[in-house]
Amino acid sequence: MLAVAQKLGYRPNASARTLRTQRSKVLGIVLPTLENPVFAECLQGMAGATAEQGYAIMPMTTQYRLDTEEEAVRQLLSFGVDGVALVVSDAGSSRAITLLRSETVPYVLVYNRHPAHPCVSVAGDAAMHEIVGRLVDLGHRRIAMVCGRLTASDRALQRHLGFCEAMDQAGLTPRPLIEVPFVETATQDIADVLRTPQRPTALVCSNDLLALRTMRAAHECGLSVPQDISITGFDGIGLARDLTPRLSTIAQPNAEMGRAAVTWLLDGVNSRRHPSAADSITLPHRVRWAESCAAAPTHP
Amino acid sequence: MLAVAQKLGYRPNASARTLRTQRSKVLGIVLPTLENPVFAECLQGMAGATAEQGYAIMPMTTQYRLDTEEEAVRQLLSFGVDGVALVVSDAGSSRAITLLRSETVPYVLVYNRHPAHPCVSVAGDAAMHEIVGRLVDLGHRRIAMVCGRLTASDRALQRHLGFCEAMDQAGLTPRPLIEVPFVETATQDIADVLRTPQRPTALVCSNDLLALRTMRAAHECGLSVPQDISITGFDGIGLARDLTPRLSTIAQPNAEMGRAAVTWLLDGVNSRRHPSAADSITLPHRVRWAESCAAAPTHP
DNA sequence: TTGAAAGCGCTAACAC
DNA sequence: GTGTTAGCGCTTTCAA
Repeated sequence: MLAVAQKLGYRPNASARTLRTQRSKVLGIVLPTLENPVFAECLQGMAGATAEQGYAIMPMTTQYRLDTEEEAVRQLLSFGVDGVALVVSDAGSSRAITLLRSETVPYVLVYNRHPAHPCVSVAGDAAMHEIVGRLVDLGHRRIAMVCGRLTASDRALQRHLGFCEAMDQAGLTPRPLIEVPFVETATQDIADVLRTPQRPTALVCSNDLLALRTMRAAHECGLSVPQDISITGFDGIGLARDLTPRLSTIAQPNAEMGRAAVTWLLDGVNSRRHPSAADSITLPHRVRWAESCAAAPTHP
Repeated sequence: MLAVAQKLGYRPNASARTLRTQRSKVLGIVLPTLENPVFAECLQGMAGATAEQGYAIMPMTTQYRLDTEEEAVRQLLSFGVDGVALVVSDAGSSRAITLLRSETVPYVLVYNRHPAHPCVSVAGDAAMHEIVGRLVDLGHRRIAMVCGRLTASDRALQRHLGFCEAMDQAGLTPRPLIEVPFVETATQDIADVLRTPQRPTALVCSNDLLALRTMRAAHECGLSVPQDISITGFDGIGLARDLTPRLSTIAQPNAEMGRAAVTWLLDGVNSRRHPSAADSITLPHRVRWAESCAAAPTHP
């Protein structure tokens, strides 16, 4: 009989099953953008892990816009997803999360870190300490940080905080933050700083894409990386390894983070015990030290 | 009454509606991987276009594996998607497509080009002619192509064909193809060629990721780009613009291609007239000429 | 204009 | 075991 069904090409109807069981076997995913490989890699990990368990994913992108975050969650809810994994701009104030909680749909945050929510993340501040420490060991004293708009992301904020702490601990004064519009290709703001007489000898960037652009800016100012200036990134996107010079960065296990998030979520769905803040997961990061950093120039 | 429903937080149940209307408002997407930004950018375009129309997407990745392509389609079918946009390895022999046709689910291929299927793509062969032509104009004679495994993708094959034709037309003999394992970080095969006495003065790569790795290989051989060797890519991933040196490449409108594919698909779903091969769309590409290319060295 | 009823295809419960 | 049935929440049709 089973064989007959097979032969006739019978395929159970998912919506009927969903209607009956109240389980859609779909997870909603909310991400800022797929244009940053860090999120694409993460989504790839999620796709792999869910497929293994017969689940599908439904991704929505927000362009870092708060209203879009909420709208995305609303949409996912209306599609009846069994759970949601999200990367939000600011976990503390996210209306998207509020919505999720009010509907008692299980959710997990990824990359965000917040004591009140279940999160899968890395210790961004500790990572910053490590990378700044290395630069200091190499003789760098004038170190500045390059950031996207801080208000756009609690991750950037946390990384900046870690940077300031680390500088403080090393007895150094952090240079003024170089804030770059997130989406644009402009290198002007960075170049301006690099043309000052007491320019930094090292630039710590809040993500790899920004680091790439910073390397570009250095080049346009006639500076060589790493001879004249050291540059570091954050995220560990795959591409960074193939760059010339190879980018020093904090490598996060992006695909793993995605896997961990959906696995946790699925456990929650199956056991009917929603992921809780107390069980938040911190995955190990790795300082991937590479060619974009060297000892501070002796005659700056 | 509507207001009351609103106030009570009423949210129509998607699976009940789907069951009744036989319309899920979900499109399936099949992609090789999200690790290559070209597909991530495309998916981003798809996400945007579908969201605007109240549709959701369900992506599956195949890692370029044929059996996974078929399995992905099978899964999507069982989830009851209204249509499928796919990037397959080889449109001519894809069992995934056969499956789709047998179920009469509307589908559109993206990046693939094949006379028997509805496709959204760019003219890869013509693009190759243009880029080779430019190199020849700059005095390059010894030009070789770097490719992923040809068998893995009809796109690579087509690009290679275009390369050979263009070389032929210029009265030049194509150098032996440099075939690189697609996923690995190895630069050895490329470096080997670059260390031969009559090394190529230009390397044409079948995609941007490979071009990045090729730049790396050149660097490791002590060659400067573009002074000693010119390098071109294909795809136009966003990152290429921020590289140093900026990568010359064939820029495809990746997000646009995604948008066009799902828009076409949705038109098909709504009008009940499936996208047909005869209406295939060729989007314009652009040769993005940049710093990674220069005149052939006079004393090679 | 408003209301009632049938049925989409499945699963779970219960009867045989 | 094997068969029957109710009902998940919606849309559509037909009746009042």
